[in-house]
Amino acid sequence: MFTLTKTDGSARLGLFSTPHGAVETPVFMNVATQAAIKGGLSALDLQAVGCQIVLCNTYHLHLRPGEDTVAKLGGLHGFMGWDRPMLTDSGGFQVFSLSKFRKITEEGVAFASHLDGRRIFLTPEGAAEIQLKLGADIFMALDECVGNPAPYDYVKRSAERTARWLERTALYLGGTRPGGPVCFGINQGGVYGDLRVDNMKRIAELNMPGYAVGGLAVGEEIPVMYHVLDVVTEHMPVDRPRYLMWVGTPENILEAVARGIDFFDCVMPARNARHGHLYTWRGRINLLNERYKEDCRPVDETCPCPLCKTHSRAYLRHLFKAGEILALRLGVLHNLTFYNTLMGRIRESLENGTFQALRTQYAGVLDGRAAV
RNA sequence: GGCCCCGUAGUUCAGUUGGUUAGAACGCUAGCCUGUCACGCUAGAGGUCGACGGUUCGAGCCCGUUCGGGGUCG
Repeated sequence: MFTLTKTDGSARLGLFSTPHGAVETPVFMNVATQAAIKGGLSALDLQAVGCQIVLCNTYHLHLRPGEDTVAKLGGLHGFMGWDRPMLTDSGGFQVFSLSKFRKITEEGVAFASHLDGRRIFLTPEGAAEIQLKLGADIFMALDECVGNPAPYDYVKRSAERTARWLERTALYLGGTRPGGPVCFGINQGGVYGDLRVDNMKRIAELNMPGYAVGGLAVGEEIPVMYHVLDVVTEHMPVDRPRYLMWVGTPENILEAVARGIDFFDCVMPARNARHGHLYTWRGRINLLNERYKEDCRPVDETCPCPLCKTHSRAYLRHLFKAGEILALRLGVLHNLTFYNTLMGRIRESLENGTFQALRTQYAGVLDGRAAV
């Protein structure tokens, strides 16, 4: 299922097979929360931006249109017209971030829909069942994501409960069927190294097909996040893919790859694009800035996306200022192309043994502001 | 020509019985965004309140003159 083809220090080059084809890792999963890429991209556009795998959100799709409807319409693949790999997250985070009312018990979590207040009770078994109906290739176990900072005692109890939830999920699934969808477990433990390690050791025994590191990029300082990764990856099974949830910036990704992470997802490239921030190989630019008003250059000279091939910074800025929806679409096409290209360059460098050089070359560059 | 209304930030407007550094929205200029986001978040710049004169301790608010816009009656 997961084949490690090469390593460079802790960094890994691999191939992960799913029912809808293989994914070359390290990989960035393009986020389609409600079975659509925000900014006006359809599944047809995803191939153009170099997307290998799409991520959809269980919480949102459970509330609307509902997993039974999606299942009738061919699962998420048939529904949204995407025939390549697909991951769904369990929606645990949304339960905690979106719902006004929620109550966590050992059994599961009760919460009120942010759409209409409808009361819903989600259990680990139920979350798995919903995702199986949605038809994902990879789905995530229900977990509790605790924002940072959080007290040690609470994080400890929460992480232990999340581990018990994963044990129930594994029991419910009763083992993995060859060629079928797989479930990843999620490591929690906040910023506390000992909790992370205890939790990782415990869930590693469940022999899940993959493991995610959750509960990072939720308020802690970036060096703290890197430290947690250093500590926890030591105890992650070498032969299973590792997924760092919700991360991150281009430099976060380079640093996490260096620490042995294989899967990423983040709303940042699309959200930044919608807000006028575009990535270039020299750093970010804010197209809304007046300095770009008459800038006839492409956003990035080397970028193969439709925006850079055809239009100027000045034109895109105009589209943003004028409130044209095309601005969002072109911006998102660019930023996702940038992210997927970045992952391709990372894989290429791992293949060639030049990853550390790539990492050094872009340290302090990609997350910063471009000089022009 | 008589009478009436209006003239406050780039724009549309609010400014209570005249009382501390004249407000809002949008726009503008910047910053932010790590599974609630195009229709978000934060901050900033911007006004000699049409002009001149007067009353008053104090005027965007009251009075006079004047300029500009509009209405109405001759």
